[in-house]
Amino acid sequence: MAKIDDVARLAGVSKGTVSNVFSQKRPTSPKVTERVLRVSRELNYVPNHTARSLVTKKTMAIGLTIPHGNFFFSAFHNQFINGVILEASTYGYRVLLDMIAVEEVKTPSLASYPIDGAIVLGPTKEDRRIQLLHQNQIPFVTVGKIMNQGIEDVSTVNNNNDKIIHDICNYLISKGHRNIMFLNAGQQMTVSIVRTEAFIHALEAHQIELRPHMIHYKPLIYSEEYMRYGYDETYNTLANLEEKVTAIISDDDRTAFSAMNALKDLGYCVPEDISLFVICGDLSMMHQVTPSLTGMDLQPSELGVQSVKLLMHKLSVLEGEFTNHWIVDSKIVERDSCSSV
Amino acid sequence: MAKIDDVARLAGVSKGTVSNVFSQKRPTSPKVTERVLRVSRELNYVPNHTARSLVTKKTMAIGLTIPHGNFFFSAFHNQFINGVILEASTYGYRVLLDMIAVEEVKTPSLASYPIDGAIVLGPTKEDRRIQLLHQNQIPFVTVGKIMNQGIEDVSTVNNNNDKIIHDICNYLISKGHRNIMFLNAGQQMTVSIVRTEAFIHALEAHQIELRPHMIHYKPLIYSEEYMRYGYDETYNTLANLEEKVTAIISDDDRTAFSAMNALKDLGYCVPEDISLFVICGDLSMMHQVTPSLTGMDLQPSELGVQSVKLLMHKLSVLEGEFTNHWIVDSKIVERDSCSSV
DNA sequence: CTGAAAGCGCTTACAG
DNA sequence: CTGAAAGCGCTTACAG
Repeated sequence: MAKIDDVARLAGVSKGTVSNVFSQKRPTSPKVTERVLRVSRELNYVPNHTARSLVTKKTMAIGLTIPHGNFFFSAFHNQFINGVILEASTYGYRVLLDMIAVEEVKTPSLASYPIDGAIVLGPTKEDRRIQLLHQNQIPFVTVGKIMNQGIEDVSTVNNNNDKIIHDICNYLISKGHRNIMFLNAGQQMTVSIVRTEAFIHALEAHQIELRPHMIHYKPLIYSEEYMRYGYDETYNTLANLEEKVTAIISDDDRTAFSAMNALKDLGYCVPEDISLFVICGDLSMMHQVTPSLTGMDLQPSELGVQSVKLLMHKLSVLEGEFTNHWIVDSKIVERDSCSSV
Repeated sequence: MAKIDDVARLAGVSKGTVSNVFSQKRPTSPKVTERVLRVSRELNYVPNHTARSLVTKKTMAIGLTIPHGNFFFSAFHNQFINGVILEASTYGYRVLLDMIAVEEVKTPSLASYPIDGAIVLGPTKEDRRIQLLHQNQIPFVTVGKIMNQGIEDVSTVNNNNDKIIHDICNYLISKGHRNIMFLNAGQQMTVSIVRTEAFIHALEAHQIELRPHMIHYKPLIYSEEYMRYGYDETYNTLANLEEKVTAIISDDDRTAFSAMNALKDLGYCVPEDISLFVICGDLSMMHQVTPSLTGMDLQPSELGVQSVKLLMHKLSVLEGEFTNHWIVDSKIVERDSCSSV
């Protein structure tokens, strides 16, 4: 590979000038620019990214840290990542996919992360990734609330999960449902904790007693059990319960499908016998299935975009005012899976 | 951030020695090792990845190039990426998500890609990404066959798409189907071209005439139209056709759902009136829906793993023999969506 | 097993 | 607008 010296020599200019032609940080005369560019093309020269990084102290990459061991992309993640990549490329940034274990203590990494900042997906209570990032002084934003981290003023982008659960519960309760089963996300995730609290409050507000069968949590690790979560929890609790559950709130579309399968085996029809509400799923796919599924539009792509924007502010790539906590709007999308009792 | 000089000075050793205790490329005495490690911990020192890269000429990252503009992860991609990340981390490699436009000519990138090698997903005919990679002398492997590139001896990992289509056709034809509609992937993708050829051969082998309504291609760009592909093609062709299509082969699960929705609107039941076969979908989800969907197990995660292994061979991080063309096995998973006519 | 020194390929004050 | 030189923070022959 040709290097800057080769180009400089052949174009009869200094390295600094070649550098300027490519970085455009200082003006270069048209003649020189043209000559440098021509020589570069002949030599197939492109500035070495690593050498540049070493002096600018910027890698032009952001890390997307995904929970290790629980790595499974849902439609939500897809769209989120889509937003992240598109927005990041706007600023010339690339995206490094990173799995850092949420809990287990491994040997410290043998070198620094070659990233300028990070986006943390699905934070958990006492999330180790956040400690690591903080300790290595890497600017980051979390997608979701953080808890028990002992770190001040963490930047977050999030949906209003409290409001989301209230909206869903009010929606279902207004349809006459009082025995609602909630298939929540993983217990250690902060989003689950927020949702559970909101769920309990919503029930209280309508004088509905909270019962043990009402709240369930997704297994932590991606596994056979994880895939069967919706089926198993639905089948086991409905089959062994005296009273009749009339509505299910499902964390995602996969869980919903899985739950529907259990309902079928139990002889229940959706929405005639039981209503089903999906919090975070692929709206397009939910529209296509029968019955089409009522759910929440969380705007995952927008979450991705805003995460990048906020991170860019922290990296001073983006100038101007910004808020450390950005909320992305959400709204109910009514389809055919919820009915009145 | 502490640098190697700080550690060297405080530990009373040379920079080279500090370097050795971290890289472990040359032995260091226990006492020195311990002292260096202790000082490093005190100073919170970690070797600078970029500086190391500059001299070793390795970024320890591989690029995963995803078609730009058509970026939409399916379950297949999810599992593929999962395999890639897991396997790459085995060798200390990270994964950089990269979108390079397949066709449009953009201004050349302002710096080299900070990757040691690349994996190209979903190659198209005359794929620009492959030209770019080749031109920049970045080792790469494609997942899928390449065509019209004028490049010798490209490494590929792939399913045997020819065999897959033959297996599917034989399966359906053995059940008495003779009017089969094929909802293929995007027309410019090499996989689609291979599939179409195999489809035509399979029909010929059974003296079935190929008709215009039989083969359809997914829109190139992720769009509203893209999401409606399965519905629109199914609805429009079945509604306007005299003869009766009795089986549909669908590229992926999303398309299948979408097609089923059209079938419902047309008053057809699966599999009573029409059979449905999914080539590449989320087997677990396909198992959960009603009717459960018959399809192919393409082992996407294994494709990811093998792509990385092959790339590692090309980068000489993996020693020993290897073949430039690796085929991952596939097999039919029978469920409830195909019946005999 | 350890050290001194050169060098990886750029960018960036500084000077003109 | 351009150049000469120092320096980014490591690794790696070379020498001992």
